[in-house]
Amino acid sequence: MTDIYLYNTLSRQKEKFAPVSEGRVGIYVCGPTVYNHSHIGHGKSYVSFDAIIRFFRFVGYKVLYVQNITDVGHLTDNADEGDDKIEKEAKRDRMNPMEIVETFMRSYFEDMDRLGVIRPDISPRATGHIVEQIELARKLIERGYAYEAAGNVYFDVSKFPDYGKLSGKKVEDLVAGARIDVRSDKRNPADFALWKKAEAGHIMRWPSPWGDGFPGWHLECSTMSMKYLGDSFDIHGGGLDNQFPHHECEIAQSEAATGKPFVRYWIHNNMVTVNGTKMSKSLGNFVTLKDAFKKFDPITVRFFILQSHYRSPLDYSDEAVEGAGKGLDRLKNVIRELRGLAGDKRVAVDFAHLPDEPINLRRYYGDWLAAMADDFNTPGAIAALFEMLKDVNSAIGSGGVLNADSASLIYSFILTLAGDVLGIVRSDDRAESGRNIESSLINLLINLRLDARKNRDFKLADSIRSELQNMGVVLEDKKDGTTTFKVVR
RNA sequence: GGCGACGUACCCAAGUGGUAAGGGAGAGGUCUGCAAAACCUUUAUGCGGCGGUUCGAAUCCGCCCGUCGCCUCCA
Repeated sequence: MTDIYLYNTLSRQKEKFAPVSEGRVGIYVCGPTVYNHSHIGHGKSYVSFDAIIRFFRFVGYKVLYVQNITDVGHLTDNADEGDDKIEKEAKRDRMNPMEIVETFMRSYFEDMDRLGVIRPDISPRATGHIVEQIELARKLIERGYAYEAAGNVYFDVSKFPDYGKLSGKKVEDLVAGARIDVRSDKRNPADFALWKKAEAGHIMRWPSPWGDGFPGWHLECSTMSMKYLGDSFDIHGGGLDNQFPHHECEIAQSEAATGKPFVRYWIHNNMVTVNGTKMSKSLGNFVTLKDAFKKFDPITVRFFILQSHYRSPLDYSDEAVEGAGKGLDRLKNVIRELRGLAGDKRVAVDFAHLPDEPINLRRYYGDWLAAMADDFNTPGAIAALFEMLKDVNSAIGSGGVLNADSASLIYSFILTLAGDVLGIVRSDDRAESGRNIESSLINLLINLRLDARKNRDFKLADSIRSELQNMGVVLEDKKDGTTTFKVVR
């Protein structure tokens, strides 16, 4: 199997991937808190992990992908005070918190589907795992890592010397910071909540050994990841902003409870800025995916995201996405040409035995694979595909070099690497070549225009062309005298 | 204040010691009735600045400048 190297936040260097269990990958990625529509930052995160997971599957791993839905327990201000975000929305809209959760969870999946993100194998919800979370908190108290105080349960950071190993932070530095709640019933200011007592009026609450309450902010991910992937698993991913405190706390809770290493590889994707500044509601530059989809094809947004590396920050701007879209059009054009030459026939591609004639697929695949296997370098992989496009276009342009079999192989090659793995083209897109009535009508107009051109009635011919263009149908006259069309947005 | 990341052409963006991928935009050309698409040529002696290590640095080290993130929920 291809060796994969990935950057492990824990060691701050690239490491060769070695799974816990031969041939299998267990991966957990922190999912969204569903109290609002997803934004472009969620898009980057989940598209990046989607490409990573598709690549693992492509090289032959059996992947189990778990991504939670946080539907409880986030507070607006800090660890111990403030409102639950979901409840805040619910109160404002006079809805049950679960209605808010349901609404935005559906919205999230809808956006992800449009981005071509393959759904996780398991999407566990925090509210569905309250019993397990209470159990984990209880176990931590038993083992001396946590304590109860007035209906709250806190993790005692001083009992876990490794606290800080992921983020590089020292407890002393944290304590030295100004933002500590002196009146708290914590033993140490750096301790974090495993379970919070529900005050009167708090809607989302569950009975526990410590009275009515709700789970702390980090507990769900430890609980659910270990439940479905085991006490020690391969990869845990998430946004860079979650590195501290969230992931740090997960490690502490999990390793204290089991006595085993929690996660082998931590992967963190970088953040999105908009026109150079951080997205925030107060700045008014918050771009939701639904906003972006009004301007751009979702797959173009996906392509834009994958054109930069997951560990690089991504600056979102209309200009940049437009530029990406034009590049993507080139790829789509080639696929359309090949589909025609191949008679729409997709064949199985043997990546171990690729030809170097008439197109050097072996070389381009080598470049593509090397890029992807080197910490999932999607920009490099895309560059390899674009270098190939030049070759393919030259071959098509020179006429007759590509026979149907070659075209079919190249067509299938591109659909696999660009479609199945990167997801930047739709592998099953038949919209333009179908036998539907629109196609028939367009072909009728094309024939009328060909007649007009034969009669040198260019005024009529150009009129047909421009009218069709206004409807989003672009005509292309071929050297052999035929005319093809493509549908653009 | 503490911790960390980044700064590559007009824009986006790969590249972690061997002499600057790829995409967009621009310029010239081929093809075309004209377009569109495509192809060819072209656009960074230089990778924020200044030093240093080295035969050799965008790549390593130091300092400075700038941007961003985390240290409070956040992908």
